[in-house]
Parts: sequence; structure tokens; C-alpha cells
Amino acid sequence: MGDYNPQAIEAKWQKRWEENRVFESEADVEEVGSHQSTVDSKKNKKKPKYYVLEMLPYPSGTLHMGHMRNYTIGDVVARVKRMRGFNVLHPMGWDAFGLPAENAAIKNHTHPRTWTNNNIKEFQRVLRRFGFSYDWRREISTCEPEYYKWNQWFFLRMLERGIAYKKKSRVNWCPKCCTVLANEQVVNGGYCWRHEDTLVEARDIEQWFLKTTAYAEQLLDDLKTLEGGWPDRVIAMQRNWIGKSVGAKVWFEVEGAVASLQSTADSLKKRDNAEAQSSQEAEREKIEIFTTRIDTIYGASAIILAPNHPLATRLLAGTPEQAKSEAKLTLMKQSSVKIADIATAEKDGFFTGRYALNPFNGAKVPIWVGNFVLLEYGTGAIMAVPAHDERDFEFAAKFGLPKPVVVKKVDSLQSTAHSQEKKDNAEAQSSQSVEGDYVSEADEVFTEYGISVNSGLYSGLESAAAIDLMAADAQAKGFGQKEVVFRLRDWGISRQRYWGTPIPVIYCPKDGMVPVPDADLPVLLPANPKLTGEGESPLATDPEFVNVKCPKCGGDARRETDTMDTFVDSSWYFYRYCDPCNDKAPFESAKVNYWFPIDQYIGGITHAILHLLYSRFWCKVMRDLGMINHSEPIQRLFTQGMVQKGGVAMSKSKGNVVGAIDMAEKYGADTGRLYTLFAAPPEKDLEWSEESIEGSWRFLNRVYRMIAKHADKVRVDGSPESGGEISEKEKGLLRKAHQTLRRVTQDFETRWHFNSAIAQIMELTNAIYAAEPLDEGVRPAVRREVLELVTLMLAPMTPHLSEELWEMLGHTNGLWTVSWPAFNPELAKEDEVEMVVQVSGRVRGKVKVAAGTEQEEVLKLAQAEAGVAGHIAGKRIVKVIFVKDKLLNIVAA
RNA sequence: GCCCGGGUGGCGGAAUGGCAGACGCUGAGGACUUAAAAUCCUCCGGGGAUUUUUCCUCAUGUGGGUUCGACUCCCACCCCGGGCACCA
Repeated sequence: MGDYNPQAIEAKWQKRWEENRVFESEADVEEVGSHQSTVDSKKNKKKPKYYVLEMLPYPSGTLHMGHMRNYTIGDVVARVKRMRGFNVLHPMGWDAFGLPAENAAIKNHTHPRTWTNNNIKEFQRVLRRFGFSYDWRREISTCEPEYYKWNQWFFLRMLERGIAYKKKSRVNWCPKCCTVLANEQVVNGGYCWRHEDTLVEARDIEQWFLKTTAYAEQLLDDLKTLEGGWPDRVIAMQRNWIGKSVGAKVWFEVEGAVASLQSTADSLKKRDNAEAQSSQEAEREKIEIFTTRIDTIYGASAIILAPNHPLATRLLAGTPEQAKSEAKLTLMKQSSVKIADIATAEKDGFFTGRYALNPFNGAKVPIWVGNFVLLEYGTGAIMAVPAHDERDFEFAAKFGLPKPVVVKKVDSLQSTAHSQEKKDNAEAQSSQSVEGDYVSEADEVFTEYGISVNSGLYSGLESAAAIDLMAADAQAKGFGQKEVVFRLRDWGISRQRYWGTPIPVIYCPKDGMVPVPDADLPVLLPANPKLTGEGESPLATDPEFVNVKCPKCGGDARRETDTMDTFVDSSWYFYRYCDPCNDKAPFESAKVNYWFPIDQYIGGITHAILHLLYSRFWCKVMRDLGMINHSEPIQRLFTQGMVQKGGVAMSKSKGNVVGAIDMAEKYGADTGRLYTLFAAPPEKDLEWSEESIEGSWRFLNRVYRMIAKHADKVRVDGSPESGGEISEKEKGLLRKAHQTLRRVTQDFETRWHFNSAIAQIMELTNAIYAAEPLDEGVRPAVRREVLELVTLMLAPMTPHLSEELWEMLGHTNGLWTVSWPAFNPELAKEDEVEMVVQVSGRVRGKVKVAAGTEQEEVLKLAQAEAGVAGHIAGKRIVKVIFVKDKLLNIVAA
């Protein structure tokens, strides 16, 4: 017998798997013979389907053990499911468009396509070296026209429905990427997700958006259906990101009836409607505010506008301090260019010189401009209620605004009925129906719900009830309405770079914006652009690309020169795996409806919002297009921990990567796979340790030696099946083996505790070693059964080694034809058990009894135990707790 | 500030209300060997008593609680990691 030689074994079996097309999924729809696509070659034998997927990689840099951990987890799941009789779809592809390719190409004077395709080749080589069970026929690469054509097709469908639209807006610009970023790509309060040391700048640029906000409510609601299948924290992060606030809009009239000349601003449209309802008065300027606490409106001591609110400039006109105010406003607008600064800046603001009228009580409220009010959120204007909002409190404190109290803590009302507070507001507390002539000044902020006070008719109401009633009243009287506001913004997808999907739109001087007709898709990326990495879109410098005839009138026109965010590519790629060669449509619905939703998706937590939110959005759009029959693409999500070295995640820039290929060359793929599964539970971060890898390597050698030693004598094709009585030694081995099988099955199927599954198998291996010499008292058939169980249980994790061992045991069929072994509860049963004896909950002894022994018998034995007897001597037995085969607890006093 | 995780030996980690520390790593000792590597075996949380054996006791971030019994459930707090954050 030779030594364990992973290099030889792994190459041998990878070749066999490929020859036998072991990992190709079976047909996805009923065989009708009409499907030409090459992926339908195998017959579906009515197995249940299982779609397991790891997030597709961006092919750049080195493929390191961090990637490998991700793919190993997915591969174990895929292999277990195949052994359990599922028709498994387990594909792989490349997220091949993107900025790093373009930057690398500029640096190395090559083409992004060359750079990308070389990386893909290398990635393929490494993944194949690890023996992952992918259906390579379905491989996709998002930078190929066959793929990105459908990005364009989807874009056109969204354009038709108004989901894709273009607008000029303030966007995030990364000076290093030289392109616009989506809100989701701005991290750590204002930094670029690619350049974490680079502040994002605000720029006003015209760009394309996808209306994710149209699905805000659904994206939020459907999170409920993901509970249990997705990690709580991912759901929480998405919920947070969508940020739903239920509240109300209220219109405050501006005192002095400033004529509104034009009402172009979006926020003023609703006002017109409302005014139409009660149109006795002349046109009055009104300010629309949003609040979640309409119940505090009697405590409003100012209206504060965002500096760039459209009304701000207009209101300043004609005020005594106009010139001075305008200067301040200009200054304030400039100072908020950097998004990161907004969050940390000190509160600043100024009084405009004008007043608004509180529609609830007619109170005159000064109108201010404040730097902390965001135009993008709500209506860009707020009412300041200093007593009940921390920011307003701070602002009021700085500028000397009053802080009237309008909500009282529930407790304080009840408890102060008797206590004598020495403040001058004693009457206020003694009654719940205080009227508005009394105002107390807050000395600290109270933001919780309570009981309304000093709020006219609404005094005495609980906050929740007050909010409902006041919003309803505002609506009825025409100066407000209930309103739901989301934090989520539309997804800006325009990128001023080359290596992405061209946006299929043409601008004609006569016909305006004209979509590229479907028949003209794909709009191909020009082959040899000038790439500088600076300034404008590279596509704009290519006259052949830019100059085009208008599809409508045939006249001269220009193409859109921006490309799409690469997150578009990854938003629907997993659908394409179901029908990768389709040239008539992105996919055939029947195929997708067979495989979807994805049963198990596995990837890093980094994509908790970006990719996973966009994918959910895309799914809902496709559903509304009638292409698919489900609303959520991913049923279960697993976020694996990172592989770290020296406490930080492996990355090229940190210089701490352990290359996957190096690992495979030194120890073999199976050891690498086993180690990443054994070293930590899959959801936790894993600290790379060279010493621990040695342990996994030793274990596989130990298994190999153990089976090699016995294989010849127990081969399935050679050994005689001896009859006769089963020996105690045999019983013990079979018992341990089946107990292990029970737990390993459970760990694989329900808990994903691969580390403890491996520990169990190690224990079994140790037990077999301890039973040596096996030739004595263990018949070949029993020996074989135990050794086969070890082989089969390891198979999903160390597939090459297991195939080799399986063959050594005399099998010629290949493990891929073998089902997961059946657990035999009879064999796992213990004859004799060691029971713990406790006295008052503390362990005082142990007794060995036959399994199933009843309480009375155990109690008798326990009382005879020296340790136990000592602790119950002279005491009365109050109670006896008995758990069969496990424990006896004598409660003595 | 809000929302998620997490806190167990020298280390990675086990333990689905029932013997805390499985399994592995490191370390120590032994066997084999001329020697080394490999392999195999034994020991390895703290304190105390007894010193061949065993027993007692403390211990799962801290403090309470529920329970015959708590790493596990409940309450409060501390610390670490992550996400969001003038979002009205």
C-alpha cells in the first residue's frame, strides 16, 4: 500500500467526474424534445429540485482561501443534496464587468477584455483544481454581448414602464473612480466603497435611475417572508436601509401672502390640489413639512428649511435683511458639498425674517434655514419642536428659540398628582385638560410617547391616539395629510466608464430621447476605446459609437455614452443560469419557474444591502413583467464568515493572502476543504493557522492508512459474507458508527455544523483505531460496513479521497451513484448506559444500568453508591427527578 | 443614539434545560528509531485535601431571577465586533 497522495488522487477523480458528466443537472422541464439548448441533455427522473448557489466572483487578483471557504460550503451542500436524491443545480459564472478591470488595463496598457479573460482562465483553473461540483455547461460571463444584451433589454422594458428614467440630480461622485456612485456604494458616512480613504463629492449630474422607490413598500413587506431563511441582521440592515417612516405632511401658510409665481417644485404640487379643495382664499405661499410626530405640533417654535429648498430664496425676497440672508444662504449651500461633513457639522442656521402660521392654533412661527435639514428626505422642511426632538432642542438652545412642553411622561402625570414639585407648573400637572394659555419651558428633551398637554382639544390624549386624530383632522380641514416616507432612494445606474453595459438610448435633435429598438440589440461596446481613466465617458470619445441615425426619423443623432452600474449584471445573473444559451429572451419562464426560488444562496455579508436589495428589486420587476411566478428570488441566505490572517480579512492589498493554488499544491484540495470546514462554524470568521491545517492533513492520512490497511481483506467483491452471532466488539463498532451517522446527518441537513460533523467522524476513526486489531473478532462484512460509513460521511467534504477509498473497498460504480447511507436506529441503540446521579442538582456519582431501567431500580443502586449515600445521609428525600437512561436527581433536605 | 451579532481553557471551538471544556491545535512525557521525521500511547482550566487512588471546591463577561438542575431561559448592566445615523 502506498501513502496518501492527494495530487494523484485528485487529478484522477476530477477526470472521471468530467468524463461521466457527474455534476450536470437534469432536465428542468418535462422532456418535449423541442428544446435546443445544450443543458437539457439528461433525463429528469422526477427528483425534487435544489438550487444552491455561491455568489459569483469578480475575476481579479488571486483566488484565496477566503473565496474557497465560500465555495466549499456551497459544494458540501450541493453534494449532500445530490446524495439525498435531489436534482441539483450548482452553477458558476463571472461578474466580469467593472472598474478594476478598466483601471488595470490602463495601467498595463492592455484591454479590459484581455485582462478579464486571463483572470477568468486562472479562476477556472483554480476552481477545477478544488473539485467543486459545478455544472460548467451553464457558465456565464457578464461582459459577453450574449449576456449584456439582456441588461439592455431589461432596461428598455423598464423604460417603457417608467421604472427607468433620467433626471438631473445631486449625486455621489468618486474622484478616484471618476464616476458616479449609487447611494448604496457610499460607505462609512461618505466614503467610496472602492476607495475607503476617498470622500465622495456631491455633483449635479444628469443620469439614469431605476425606480427602486416604487417597490419600497414591497421590498419592506416581503422581508417578513424571508424571516427564518435569511440571517436576522441582513433583514435588519435592509429594513434599516429602506427606512420607512409613517407620519404626516402639514402645510404652514406663510404670513404676508407672498404670491407664488411658479410652482415647478415637486413639493408644491400637492399644495395646489389641497388648495383647490378650499379655494376661498387667494394664492398663498405655503410650506410643506413632514413629521412623524404631528402630536407635538403645538410645541413647534420654528419652521426650518433645508438650505437648498426652492422656497428659501423666494422667501428672502423683500425682507429687511435680504442681502445679508442671501449671503448666508449661499455660504451654507457651499459648505454642504461634502456629504461626510453634513453628518458631523455643527448646527447652523438663520432667521429668514418671515413667519408661518401653525394651522392648528394659528400661532405665528418664525421661518428659519438650517444646515441639518436634508432636502432629499421628506419635504426638505421641518417643524422644530425643541422640547421633543434632540436636534431641534440643540438648535433651539443655540439660537434662543422657546421650547414649549406639549408631551408629558405618563408616569409623571400619575405620580405628581400627590408629590409637590416646587415648579410653577403645578396646575398643569394636576389636570389633563389644560388649555393653551399656559406654556412650560423644557429644560431637557423628551422624545418618547406620553400624554399630550397644552395641545388644545388634543390635550389628555395618548401620543399614538393624538397622532391618528390630528392627522385625520388635518386631512379633513385641508392643511395636511397622512404620509409615508422612505429613506430608500432610486438607484442611480449611470457610470461614466467604459467597461460596462452601454445604455441603449439615442438622443435625436428632432425626436428627443429614443430607445434603441429591440431588434438592434445588443448595443455593442466599441472594441478599442481610448481609456484614460479621467473625466468624461470613454464612449463619448469614439465617434463611430456616438454618431448614429435616429431609429425614428433616420436623421443624425447621438448615442448615450454612459454605461450601467455593474450591479445591474449581478441583479439577475442567477436566472440566466437556468437558460444560459437562450438567444430569444433572457430566459424561458418555464425553466426559471422550475428552478426558482434559489433554495440556498451563500456569500459574504458585504452584499447585505447592495447586491441583495437590487436582486430583490429586479425580481419584483420581472414578476410584474409577467416573466416569473415568484416575488423573492432567494429563499435561504447564508452569510459565511471571512477568512482572516493576523486578525484582518485576507486581501491582496493587506498582503496576507493564502493562495488557493499554493494550498492545493502543498496539502491537496481535500485538506484545504476539510480545514476551512473544521476550523470554525461557517458563519463565523476564521483565523488562518498553518498548524491547524497540519491537523486536518494528519487526519486524512490517518483515515487513508486505516482503510488501506483493511481494504484488501474486506473488498465488496472478494470477502465471503460470514454468518453467525454478532460479537460484542462488532456491536460496539456498529453502534458508534451509526450514532455518528445520526449526528453527522443532522449536522449536514439542518444545522450546518460542519465542524462538529468532522469532530464526530474523527471520534469514530479514533474508536476504530482503538478496536485494533480489527481482524480479531470483527468479521470482514462488519469491518467493511464501518469503513464505508466513514468514507461516505466524508464524501461531501473530501470528495476525491472518498472516491479513492470507495474504489479501494472494491466498488466500481463511483461515489456519485451512491446515496447517503441509511441510519439504523437498532444498531445505534445502547444496551447499557451510564446514568448520572445527582443530589440536589449536583453530580455525586454514576451508575451503570441496562438501557431502559426504571426509576425504582436506579434509585436503589444510586443510594448504595458511596458518594451519593454520604450526601443524603441524615436528610429527607423530598423529591426524585428521573430522566430515563440519562439522570437521576435526588432532592434532599 | 438606534438596530443586529458575540463574550466558554494557552488557542480554534463542543455542549438543542441534564456529567462544562467533545474534537483539533499548541505544550509536556513516553514507545519505536543509531538519530531525526513520520507514527502510536499518556497527560494538559484554577484552588485545596489525600499524595500510588480518589474526593471536595471554584469556574462559561458581571449582578440578580426562574428551575430539582442554567453556557443554555428571563431581567439589568459591562465589554467586543458589525450595520445605520442630524432620516424629522
